[in-house]
Amino acid sequence: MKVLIVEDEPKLAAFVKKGLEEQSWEVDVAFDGQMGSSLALSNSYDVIVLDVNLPKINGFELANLLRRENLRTPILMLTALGTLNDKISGFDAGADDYLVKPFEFQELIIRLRALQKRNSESGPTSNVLKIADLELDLNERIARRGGNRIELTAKEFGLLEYFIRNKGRVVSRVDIAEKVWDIHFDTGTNTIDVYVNFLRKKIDKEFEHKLIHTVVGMGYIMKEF
Amino acid sequence: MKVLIVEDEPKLAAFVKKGLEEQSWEVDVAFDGQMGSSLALSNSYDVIVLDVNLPKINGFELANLLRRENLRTPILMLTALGTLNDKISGFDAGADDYLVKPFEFQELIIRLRALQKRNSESGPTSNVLKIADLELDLNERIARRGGNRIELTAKEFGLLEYFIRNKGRVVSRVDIAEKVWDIHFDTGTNTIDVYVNFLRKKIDKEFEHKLIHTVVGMGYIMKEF
DNA sequence: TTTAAAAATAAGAATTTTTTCAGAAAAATT
DNA sequence: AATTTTTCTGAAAAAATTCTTATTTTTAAA
Repeated sequence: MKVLIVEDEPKLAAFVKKGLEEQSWEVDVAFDGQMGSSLALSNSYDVIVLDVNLPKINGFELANLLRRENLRTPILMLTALGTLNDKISGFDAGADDYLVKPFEFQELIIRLRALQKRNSESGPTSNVLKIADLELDLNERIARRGGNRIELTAKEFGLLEYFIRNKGRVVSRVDIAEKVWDIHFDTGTNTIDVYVNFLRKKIDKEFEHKLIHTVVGMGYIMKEF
Repeated sequence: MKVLIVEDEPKLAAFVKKGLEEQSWEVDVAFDGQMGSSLALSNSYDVIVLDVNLPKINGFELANLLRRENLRTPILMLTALGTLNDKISGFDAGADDYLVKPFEFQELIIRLRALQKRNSESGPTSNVLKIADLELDLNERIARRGGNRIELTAKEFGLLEYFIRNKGRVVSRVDIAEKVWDIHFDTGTNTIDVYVNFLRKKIDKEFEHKLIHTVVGMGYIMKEF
């Protein structure tokens, strides 16, 4: 579990850092918004703790900025004010939770755990895409199903990634051609079908619950049942 | 936005219900865990508000039960106690947020909005056409009626989509031929009639209230009664 | 009530779509 | 440069859908 704390008050920062490290979490501290922003964007944290009152860029602005940069990491805002307006601004800015200072350390931990847990369940922060018992590890570039490691070629991987990211939705062959092969015209060949077949052999064949389903006349869909 | 409140104290339940309805949210109230569980599992709510102290099944148990049933709807726990232990149990049981009684109504709204927003971000946005208890899911490319999943071929799907989009209006065979088949002349066959028949077998046959009605000499109309 | 037109249904032929296979071409690795 | 791996192609087999035709049933008007 990796946490970024953006907090200008050194004492508080140090206190929180120490406390979290005792939980054996990895902790980075940024002392202003600038530093916070660059750390947040260049590392992959599980959670970001963000003080509202910061020099230069304030917490709301920073949260906003990070969301505009498409960062999905959950953000917990620390606010000394605790008025409803602040809470609303916080959520609007893209925060996922907030905590009013002064707070009990235990409560911080609980809320961080909750954020992290919620995010890891179906989060784009995580580098593992999931559907049912199938995992696609974007770091290792490997698939796993039911404990088996499944190696995929580049094209197979790309196709599976596209399927999982669009699970529950029928994707047409044209969609696939454009998004996976980057081909924007009809080749007249059945390459896609052949690759679907390759994938099925690897991830579905020996399992009871198939994940890739054909929808005749429309395309394919990845779904649990 | 559809909310389920599980709360045994009638005054509080009524107060919250009224407040949320003023935000034009749909609100159901369950007065005990049993009722809460059956409502939660048979409807699809955006958020569930769950009191910890309930008769029969308590809030923690209920949250646990719902998660074991694979329900992913975000849960906000209401606790009168406010001790850290309760909060921890709440999160462990599968709650996504909690609020200590007594609370400001505005704060409840903020937290519910945040939960709902977060939930709707992940996964493809639902894309569903409806008439009466019939749903046509444009993502999954499947129809549902009264809990049954109904698979359709491409042509059947296209025809049903056209019917639903034009519900309450008589559509002629010429309209259908042009819009669904893209045929602009008379083929002399009764293909459309045959397909209407296919559709009826799948979506109307076993249900009391028929949705596809023949208007002799004119065409067909899809309507509730 | 009869009758002609309109619509619904059943069966199966025709067509389209999808899967699978074997192998060629291209790319990457040794 | 040779070998292995990956990507792609075309063709045949299998599966599913689409469409036609013929027949039965229903509707509405005479």
